[in-house]
Amino acid sequence: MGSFFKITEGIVAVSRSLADGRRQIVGIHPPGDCVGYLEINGNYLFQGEALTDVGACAFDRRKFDLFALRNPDVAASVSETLASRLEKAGHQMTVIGQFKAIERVADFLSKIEKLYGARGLPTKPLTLHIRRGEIADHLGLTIETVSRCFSKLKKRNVIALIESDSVVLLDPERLAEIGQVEQ
Amino acid sequence: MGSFFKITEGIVAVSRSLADGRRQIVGIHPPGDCVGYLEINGNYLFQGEALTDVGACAFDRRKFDLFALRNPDVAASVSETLASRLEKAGHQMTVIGQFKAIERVADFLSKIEKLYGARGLPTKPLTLHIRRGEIADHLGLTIETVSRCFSKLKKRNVIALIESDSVVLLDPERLAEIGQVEQ
DNA sequence: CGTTAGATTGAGGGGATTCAAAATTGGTGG
DNA sequence: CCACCAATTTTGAATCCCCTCAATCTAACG
Repeated sequence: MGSFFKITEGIVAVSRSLADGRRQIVGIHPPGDCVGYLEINGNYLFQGEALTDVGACAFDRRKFDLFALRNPDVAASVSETLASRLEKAGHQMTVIGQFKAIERVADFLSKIEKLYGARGLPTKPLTLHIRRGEIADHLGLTIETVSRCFSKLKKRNVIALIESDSVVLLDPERLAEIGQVEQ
Repeated sequence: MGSFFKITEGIVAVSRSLADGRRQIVGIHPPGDCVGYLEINGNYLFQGEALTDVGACAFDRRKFDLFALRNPDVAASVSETLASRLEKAGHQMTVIGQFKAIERVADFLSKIEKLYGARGLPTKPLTLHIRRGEIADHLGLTIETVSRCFSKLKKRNVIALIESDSVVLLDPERLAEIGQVEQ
């Protein structure tokens, strides 16, 4: 408590769970991202789960905030990061609220490739580091529906499955089209 | 362009539209909130729509950012606001991704009452200032489904409809229960 | 009083879920 | 290397919830 973390290794899912077990994964974070920043007097507002082995650098929140007060450029950078997260959140809301199942899965794959690619993680093949159940909870679907969508995309030769966790995007443009991702 | 706005009067919906007409309303903002803050070199990332007549105070983004660089407390306040928005976005994502239709509508009504109440807008009765279609686009449902949920809640004596735009929350606790809202 | 926009209600269909079973994968030890 | 087991994924069938299409109703306005 009282700390936030910059991920140095591995993938982290940030989520929110309901009393009855349903959960929503609101963010997936590769190395470079910070998590655990949102808290109210020591209570984190979301859960974090390590999807792989994770290495992270802990920062004391209070000290960091004091530091930011004296370093305007740091404060500006925090705002920028938060703003960028907020934009992504708005997009994800649109995906969950308006997209059909296959559109959501296509969007997810496109975005994961972009995300991992930007951090230098391998994308050919693309190792997801996230299981069907977690993809489902991220997209507001069920495991079975996600699996069926993978099968459909495979049958259409848009993707190929190496292992269940490892995908090759055979036709990224088609995928982006299905996922309505603007380039 | 180049400005953001603090709402002084009326209600604003912030949304994102797809090529085929589908849209997601990602935020509803009463007086006191700022909108139009998220932009990238002059292009707003979301649309804003006035749901009522709106009065607002425009701030030049560049000047404001410079001002914030010299006033750490202002910068901190911006971060706080963004963080709070991000939290709300995470909640809304959970609502859209995991809740059933009636749970979404109940959650919406609970939240709107809280939101308007906090800004001194009348809540007895509660004037929504937002039509069925907009509620639908906010919750990832259709007009008809939203209307049916209103009817169900009315039949269960949880709410009463004065006009289509004006509601009385007869049993707020029950409503919060259905909407799974934590107090 | 007719018109129009928005809301409600009904009937039918479809996409995602649920429940269940089979197949695949991954890990462990012989 | 393979057999065996648990965990995960895939696939199938049936159900359900929400959507779509359509008609009706209501309220506001000229």
